[in-house]
Amino acid sequence: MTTRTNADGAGQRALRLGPVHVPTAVDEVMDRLLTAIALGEFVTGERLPAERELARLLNVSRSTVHEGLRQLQAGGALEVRRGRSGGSFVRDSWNEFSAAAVARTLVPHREELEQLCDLRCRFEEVVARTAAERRTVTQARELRDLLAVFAAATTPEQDHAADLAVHEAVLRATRNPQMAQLSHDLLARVSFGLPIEPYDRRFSKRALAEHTALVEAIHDGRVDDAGAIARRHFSMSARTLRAVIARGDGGLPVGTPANLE
Amino acid sequence: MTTRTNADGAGQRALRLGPVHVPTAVDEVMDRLLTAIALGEFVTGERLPAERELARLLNVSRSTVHEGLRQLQAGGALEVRRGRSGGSFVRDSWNEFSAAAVARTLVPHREELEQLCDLRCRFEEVVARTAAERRTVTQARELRDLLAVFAAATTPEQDHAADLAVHEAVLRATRNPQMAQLSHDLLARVSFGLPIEPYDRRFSKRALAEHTALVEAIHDGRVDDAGAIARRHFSMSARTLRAVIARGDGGLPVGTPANLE
DNA sequence: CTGTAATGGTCTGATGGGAAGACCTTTTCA
DNA sequence: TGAAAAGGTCTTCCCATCAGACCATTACAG
Repeated sequence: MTTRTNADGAGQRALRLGPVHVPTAVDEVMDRLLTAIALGEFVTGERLPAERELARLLNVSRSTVHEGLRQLQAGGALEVRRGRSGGSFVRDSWNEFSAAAVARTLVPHREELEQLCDLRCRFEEVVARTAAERRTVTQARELRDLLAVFAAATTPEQDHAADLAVHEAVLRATRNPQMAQLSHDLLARVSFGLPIEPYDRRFSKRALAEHTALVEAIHDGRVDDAGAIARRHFSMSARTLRAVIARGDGGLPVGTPANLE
Repeated sequence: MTTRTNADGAGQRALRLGPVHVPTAVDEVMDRLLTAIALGEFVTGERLPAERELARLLNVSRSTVHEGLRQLQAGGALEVRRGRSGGSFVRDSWNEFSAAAVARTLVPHREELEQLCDLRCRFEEVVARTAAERRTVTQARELRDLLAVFAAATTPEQDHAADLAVHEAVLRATRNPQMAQLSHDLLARVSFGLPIEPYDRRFSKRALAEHTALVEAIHDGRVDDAGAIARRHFSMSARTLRAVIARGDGGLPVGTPANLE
C-alpha cells in the first residue's frame, strides 16, 4: 500500500483542512454585482437599481450596499452620479480602464485559470449534450428564434446580448437549474468577476457560425455534435483568455486591434 | 424579440438578485468538518484534532471551533469527551442516529437533489473521461494497486476507505485540481453534509466489479468506456439515494434494525 | 498515589462588520 | 419653485469573532 490512504491505522496523513475563508457581506455584494454584469444582466452604461432597492433585493443594509458600490467605483467598474435620476452606472470604458487591472488580477492566477478553462470547456460540453438530449420542442424553437436575433444584431451590444440570450436558452434546455447555476459559477470564476469574455466584432462572424451549428445540433438532438461544437467554442474562449494573460495586458477588444492568438 | 433579453431598452426584466447569504465562521467550520467526514478523512470512531489544533488549522479562534463542535455534538454527529486523550469523536452510530435527521433534511430538497444527482452523474462521466485521457503511467499503476487493495478489503471500513482512495486517485489522474475540487463539492452537496453515501456490503461486489472496469478503462486509456462506466456507477448511487428519500427514512444499511425516530 | 500534561468548558474584554434609521446634499422634473 | 429621487454621511446598537486567561476533567507516567 504505497499511497496515502488512511485505512491503515496510525499513519498521520496530511489533513486537507485549510484556513477557513469568511467572506464579508460587502464582498458578497460586490461579487453579485460584478457577476451580474459579467453575465450581461446589466449592460454597459446601464443604471443599477438604487442603493435602497439593492439593499432590499439583497437583504443587506444600505450601508453595506453603499460600501460595495463605493469599492466598485474605486475599482473603475462603476460610475456613480448623484441627484434625481442619478445612480450607479456600468462604466462605458470599464473594459479599457480595467485592462491593466485585469492583467494584474489574472496573471497571478495563471495556473488556476488554465485549469478552470479546461474544466469549463469540458463542462460546457456536457451542458450542450444535455440540452440536445432534453430540449423540449418549444425550447428548440426558441433557440432558433434567438439565433435569428443573433444574426440580425448590428451593434456590439446587441451582439453580446443575443449571445448571452442563446447561452441562457441552452442552459434552460438542459432542464437542470443546478447545471445552469454551475455554468454561471464557472463563467464567473473564469472571469474572476471581471468582464473579460472576449467580445470582438472580428469574432462575431465565427461566433455566429458556431452558435448556429450548436443550436442546430441541439435542435436536432444530435448529442455528440452538440458536445463537440460546444467544446470547440469554449476552447476558443479559453485560448483568447490565455493569450490575454500571456501578453500581460488586458488586451481587450472593443475596437482594439488585439491580434489575439 | 420574444425573450427576456435586455438589450431592448426599458423592459423591467426579472433581476436575478436574490438575498445574499452570509455564512458565519461557525457555519464554515461545521461545513468543513462534516465534509471531511463525508469524504472519509475521518472515519467512524476516530478522533478529530484537538480544538486548539483545529483553530490553528482553520485559522479561526478556538471559541469558533468550540461552538461548531458543540453544534455538531448536539446534532448527533460527534461525541465529545473531556480529559486527557479526550476530544471529539465521529459517532459510531452517526449513521443510524441520524437516519431520521437525514430524511428530515433531505426530503424538503427532493427536487434539488434530483438535479444534483443528475449533474453529478454527468460530471463524473467527464472526470472519468479526463482521467482516462491524461493519467500518467505512474497513476495508471497506482490505480491498479489501489484496486488490489479494494479487492482485498474485508471489513466495511476497509471497503469504504479503499473506495475513497480509488476515487481520489481517479481525481488526481485528471491532473486538474479544480476538477477534483468540484467533484468534492458536488459530493458534499449531494450528501448535504451528511454521510449518506450508500455503503452496503450487498453492493460491495457490484462496486468492486464497477471499480475494476473503471480502473481498467482508465488504465488503458479507453475514454468512452471509462465515461460510460462512471456514469452508470454514479447513477446507481443516485438511485440508492432516491430510494432512501422515497422511503422517507434514512434506510441505512450496515445491518441496522433502524428502529429510529 | 500523585502530579503533570492534555484535553474540553467557561468567562471576559476588545474589535469590527453589519443593521437600522435619521438627516443632509445634489439633481431633475413637474 | 418645490417635491421627489437619488447618493453621502453620521450615529447607535448588536452580535460574531478573536485573543487570552483560567477552570474542570481525565489519563498516564513515575
